[in-house]
Amino acid sequence: MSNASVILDAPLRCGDCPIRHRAVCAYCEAPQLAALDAIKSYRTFKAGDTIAWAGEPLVTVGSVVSGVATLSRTLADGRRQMVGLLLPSDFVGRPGRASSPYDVVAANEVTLCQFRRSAFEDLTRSTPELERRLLDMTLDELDAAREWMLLLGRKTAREKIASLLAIVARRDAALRKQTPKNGLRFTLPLTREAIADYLGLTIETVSRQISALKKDGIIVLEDTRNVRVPDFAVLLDEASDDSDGGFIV
Amino acid sequence: MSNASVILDAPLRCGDCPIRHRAVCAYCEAPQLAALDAIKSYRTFKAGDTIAWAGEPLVTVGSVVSGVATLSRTLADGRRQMVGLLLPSDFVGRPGRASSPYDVVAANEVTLCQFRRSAFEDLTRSTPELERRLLDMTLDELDAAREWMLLLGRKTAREKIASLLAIVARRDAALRKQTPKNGLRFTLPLTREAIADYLGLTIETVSRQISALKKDGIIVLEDTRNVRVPDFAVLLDEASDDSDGGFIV
DNA sequence: AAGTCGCATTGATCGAGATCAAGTATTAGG
DNA sequence: CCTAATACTTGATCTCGATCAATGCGACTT
Repeated sequence: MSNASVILDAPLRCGDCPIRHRAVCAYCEAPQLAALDAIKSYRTFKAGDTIAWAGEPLVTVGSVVSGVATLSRTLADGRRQMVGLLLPSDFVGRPGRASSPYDVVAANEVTLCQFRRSAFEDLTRSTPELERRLLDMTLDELDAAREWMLLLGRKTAREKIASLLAIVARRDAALRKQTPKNGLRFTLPLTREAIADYLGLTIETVSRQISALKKDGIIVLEDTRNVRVPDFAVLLDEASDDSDGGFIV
Repeated sequence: MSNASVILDAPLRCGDCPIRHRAVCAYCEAPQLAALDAIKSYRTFKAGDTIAWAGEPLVTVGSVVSGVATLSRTLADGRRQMVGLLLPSDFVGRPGRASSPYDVVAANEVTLCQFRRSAFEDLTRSTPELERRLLDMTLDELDAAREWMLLLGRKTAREKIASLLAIVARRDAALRKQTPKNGLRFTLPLTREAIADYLGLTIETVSRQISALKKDGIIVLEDTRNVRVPDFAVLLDEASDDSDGGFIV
């Protein structure tokens, strides 16, 4: 729970940045990149560090360069729900809002490309490319949040686990440009507790359902964090993911 | 399930529009309003009409002028989850996307102020006011969706019902500029089935929990759709809504 | 007035997932 | 190497909400 962080010794040039084409700066050209470059700084958080506390003032915004962070809300009695996963290129913080409504916690070691909020807001006002990219990213996040509402409201525990595994598998495959076909293998970036908080379950149920999927041969566990999926289509089937949004009457 | 609709006989001038200051056009001035005026048209849907089918091409976008519409997704076996409620001033359709991932259904009689999607997209590209407003509205929707994720994942049936009633009560009070204090009264714009789909419950559980809140004196039912809340603070308490996002360690 | 349709309530029972409670790795630290 | 801590798994039991099944009730139709 400590809040230690370090400033990177060797900051990246935007041109070399791994998230250059997917982050908030994706639509920017050289002149706008230079403006961003002038106000950016890098910061690294260790696994478990809190990047922002719900309700506390938020002076910086920025992009996740590497690592995974979680967004969550907690009720007064301690019940917790994760409401978002921040992956490389995702944006942290809301322009125009002084505080985060969520706890933002590093699940991994996380590196951010940060800006002072006020400076960033000034820049967006004169940079439509930033605003447009932010709009597109926010619309995508909204779709993801609504997809998750379907999962939370209507899916069974087994379907929830299968859905999460499918999402992580797909993203992982996309990162390394494999096709999500036979013999997929990936590492879960989340503890059982984080998975439970994401899926609206308890850790015991998470553990049991993972064991059940293993027993049924849908997944193979190399260890608790490393998963192999012999047949991705079978996993998708377990998730009841009709991602085409179709609906037969 | 019919898709009947009528074009309004007497279209509004934007200056007289009830949602002028909260809709996508809120940040526009006279010249941009004129441009919108040139491509807009009004259309009315009856209660139960489908405004857009999930997966089908979506040629128009627009604002809800009056009435209430629901956004929902359905799994292959019929399980349904509402993922959003569209109220007056809310925007229907996503610029830059050819089809809606959700079913959009009129809960009430709904009047839309519509634009052909292509014409609207052309206009946004030259009108930063539109884009900025759309971004702010989308960020608000994202916050609402995440609030709902907390409800779906972690709240009890009773808390879910109380939360919904509190939200509807608050919005209703805001519309008529009452303070949400003692003696609040409002009309539910949703059937029990729609409430169930919104909260991730069955209609029976919805009915039972509403009856329980009534028996406990938290609400008074004038009829199935009209609710009176003697003490709003008590209702909020039942909802476990610590809307300040605080969290005590 | 009787019948019917859609919507809502209420009761009885069941079951998925929560809760309570051990027990088992794996890793870190002395 | 032993101890402690953390993360995970597994088992027994309970409970909340789902499911199955009637019943109520107002609005239309005939």
